[in-house]
Amino acid sequence: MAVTIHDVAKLAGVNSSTVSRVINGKATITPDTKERVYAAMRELDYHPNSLARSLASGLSGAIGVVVDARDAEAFSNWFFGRSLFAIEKVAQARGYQVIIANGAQSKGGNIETLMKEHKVDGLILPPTTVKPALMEAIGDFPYVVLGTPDTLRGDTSWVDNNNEQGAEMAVRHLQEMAYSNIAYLGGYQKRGFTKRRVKGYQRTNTGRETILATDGTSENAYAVAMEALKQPEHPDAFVCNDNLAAFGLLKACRALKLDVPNDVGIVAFDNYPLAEYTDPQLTIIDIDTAMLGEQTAQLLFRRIENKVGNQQIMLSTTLVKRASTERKAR
Amino acid sequence: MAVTIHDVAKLAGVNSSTVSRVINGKATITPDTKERVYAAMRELDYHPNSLARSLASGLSGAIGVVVDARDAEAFSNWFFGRSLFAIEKVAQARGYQVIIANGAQSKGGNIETLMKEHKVDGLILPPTTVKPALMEAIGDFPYVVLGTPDTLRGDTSWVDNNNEQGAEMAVRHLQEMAYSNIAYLGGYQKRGFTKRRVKGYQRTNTGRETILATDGTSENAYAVAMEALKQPEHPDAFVCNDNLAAFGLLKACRALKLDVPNDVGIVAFDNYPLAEYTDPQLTIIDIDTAMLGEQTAQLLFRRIENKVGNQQIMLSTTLVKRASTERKAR
DNA sequence: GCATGTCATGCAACCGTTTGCACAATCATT
DNA sequence: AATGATTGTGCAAACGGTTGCATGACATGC
Repeated sequence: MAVTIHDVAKLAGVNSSTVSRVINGKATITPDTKERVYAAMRELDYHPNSLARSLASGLSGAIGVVVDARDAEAFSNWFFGRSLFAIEKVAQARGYQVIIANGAQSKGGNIETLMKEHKVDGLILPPTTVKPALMEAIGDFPYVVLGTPDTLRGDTSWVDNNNEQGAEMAVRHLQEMAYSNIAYLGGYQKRGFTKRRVKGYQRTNTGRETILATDGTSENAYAVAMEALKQPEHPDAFVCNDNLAAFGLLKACRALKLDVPNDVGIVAFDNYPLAEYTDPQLTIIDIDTAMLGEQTAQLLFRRIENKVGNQQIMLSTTLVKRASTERKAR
Repeated sequence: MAVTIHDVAKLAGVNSSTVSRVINGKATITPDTKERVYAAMRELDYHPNSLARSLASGLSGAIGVVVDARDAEAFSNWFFGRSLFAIEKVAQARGYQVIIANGAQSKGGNIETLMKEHKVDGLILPPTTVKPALMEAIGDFPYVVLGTPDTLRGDTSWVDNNNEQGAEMAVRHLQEMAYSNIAYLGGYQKRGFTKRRVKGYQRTNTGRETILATDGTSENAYAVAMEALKQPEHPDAFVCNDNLAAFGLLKACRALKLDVPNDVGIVAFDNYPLAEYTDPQLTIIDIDTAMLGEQTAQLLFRRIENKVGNQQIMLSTTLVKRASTERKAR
């Protein structure tokens, strides 16, 4: 049916192994022969069967990106999307396919299937999946965690943005803008990245310490912020765990007729596409998700190809100053 | 190295073909034999090599989801994410892998590679990739377009939400709420789905027809809306092409001290997670992206497996009434 | 001018399954 | 009891490549 390497070989008057070598370019071939082979491939519109190739070479030519999607939102999460885009780009450049898999499946069997059935040559995992059982099953199979695993171990590869440093930068910026009573708003406090951000906040904050946890929704952030802002000596600035918390906070300020940035300063993590459309625009601790994805993929390929040891990469965040902290002289 | 089907066969005292048949369950096997084979598989922790399986069966066990991502945003696009999640779910249930690919590559060569090198058994394509050249290359290879191809042809499979009906519903709702001067705001007018929405608007609208195109950004929507609202007989209601346009419009209303919903009514397409956090909350023409993805995947598998002919599926949108059209009696 | 080395290519085994065909054993029919 | 149908399993040939080893041609060194 389909045209095989043998058909090409016959037409070019060479052996199929020669054709294979021409395709893979990992052997010295006479320019003349090479030309004849290429001509034959062109004439027959030959496309190597990647399945056969994989079987023979033992490499699937794909990497798996696991998403811990308990609900549909996780996939729509822009953090994931941006990273995925960058990962795909790196993979594409190497001729690799990207397989996405929902890791929230029954007992992580899905992830193991991916590696044990040779469907992928490497895995990109979310921190939440990094548990002893999986780690044991994974052995020395190449993988990189996108984020910091809660159980920190040296023999793990991960790439993450520096959440502590980000929170520190947020607090310092607010201090520079002469805010003195800085609170931290939002975040399920159990999540590792939230903990690290809070840690950075605590270390840098010099005024009263106020940590306002929420259930992660904007509505809850609104309710929590309302209560906090009604207190007599309420915070005059907030570091928000994400944009949703900031939206809730903005709404609360509007409701209480508090001016942002003059009465209340706001810095939020994550640069949502909408962060610059709020009123006022939000000052942001920007996470370079594209870079995060790129670095993750590149580390994974290094692990797959060169067999380098485990590495940990920490990326800095950047401060994007916008109106929500641009205090007028008072 | 790895344990193969032959190892299992030897341990179970049968031929490897018997093991294969047990695995695939497509032959009658003595319960006793079956049990011995399962025991051997368990003992050896056997996992079939999907690569070999694919080669022998001629099926890759994967479907490709192509995204037309000119920039990083497309991947973070909420619409895409939700659909992808649903697609993955359906594929997962069938033991299929989902490969994502950026279709905006040089001359669509990427898509062709996916099918010609047997990397996938079927494709889900965005409408923008549906062009004669690709269609010719694709031949009778199974595929489904997620959206309506601009070049409508009967011999194409696609799944889309009914944009015309959605726009009609939006206009009718505004009419019921006693708005009389309804405009359409937003959207690159060249995109197919925008055209269809505008058509629905035009067909249903009984008052003056006002179509305000934008470049798709919230900022531009703000500028365009500002200008429109400053006119003496400005529209008292808008159907927005997406949430971003609505955000720009909301900002314009705030700037001009126009009350939403009393002075201006707003209905927007697409239920962004943030649509219910705006002030006031947005009335929405909701697109069931999860259903869209599910139907698309299911149609694709029907095409792959049963060889049914091309089909077109149109899903209805739903109206989610919120505050932005909830006019007080005046 | 002969031993040695390098280069280009062929040969054939192998990657780990699936599957058509063959055949022996068992069962049903008359 | 003989015959035919059915059932369970083995054998071996694919599936379409890759790759270690062998070989012949030619260049190099002394």
